[in-house]
Amino acid sequence: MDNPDKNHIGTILKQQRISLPLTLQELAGKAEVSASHLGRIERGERFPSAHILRKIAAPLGFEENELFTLAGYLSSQSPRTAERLPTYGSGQLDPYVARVLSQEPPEVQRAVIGILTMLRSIAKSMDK
Amino acid sequence: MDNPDKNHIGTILKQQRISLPLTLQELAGKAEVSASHLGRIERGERFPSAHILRKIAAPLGFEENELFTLAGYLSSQSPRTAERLPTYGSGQLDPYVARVLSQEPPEVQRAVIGILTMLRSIAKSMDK
DNA sequence: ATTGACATTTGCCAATTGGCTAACTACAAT
DNA sequence: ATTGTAGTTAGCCAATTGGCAAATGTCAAT
Repeated sequence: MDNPDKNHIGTILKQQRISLPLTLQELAGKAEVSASHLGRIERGERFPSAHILRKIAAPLGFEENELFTLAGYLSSQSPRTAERLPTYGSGQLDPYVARVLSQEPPEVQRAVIGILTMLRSIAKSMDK
Repeated sequence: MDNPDKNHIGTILKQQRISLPLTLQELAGKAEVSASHLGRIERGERFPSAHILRKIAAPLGFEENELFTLAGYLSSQSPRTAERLPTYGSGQLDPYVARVLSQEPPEVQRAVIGILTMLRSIAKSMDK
């Protein structure tokens, strides 16, 4: 209702926090940022300043660079690192996605693709 | 008087601007940031947000990374992202999975992770 | 059902950011 | 000297951030 746009950095932060797993309070403790603020960030009611972003990077296991990029504060690739990203087909693989998926066993990775394929065919049939 | 501490990012920004040389107004035009704000930043009365910092990087000939570091938003050297690609954490990303996913738009890639997260939490709750 | 212990969300508010506009400050050229 | 003009600074203010404390939600154990 309040926040139709699910495409904020908070979504990623929350997924990462849950997967660790950490509570908001624990993260708040480690990062030295108030839990209430973190909560609002996760649900997109606030947007973390660079200062806050930096504080939470390590506790969440992100590199500062990576997090700044995900938050849209740094453009996706600084020239130096640009060429290292593999380009399969036409698009690029989101580094965060790669990172999360690679922590899953191969069969889960494949299963994910299976689900994606199913969703595509469902979407296609609804289209008609 | 107001600002005894000369050790702010503004000092660097001003030196760079002068050396180009650019006026505040010209920089304001290129960066799409108000000249008054830029002026205050240069004399340390305001501190640029990540958003503003990003806008002025190119016009001043800085790399975004560099500027964020100078401003103290990024620690001096984040370990290079090179070489981290093949192994995130302990696992590897299946090349086929990478290829399929990378052809999807970023929001779909993210959605996939969202689904994975949900499945994990479902699995966990069934576990108990 | 109730209690207790955590976890999350909300209400409130001080502090900061950043834009707009109106002063001020050079410094030329008449 | 005076006017013009480009550049910088200051006053004001709406919007945003982020902390604290209180309210609310969650859930296991009685």
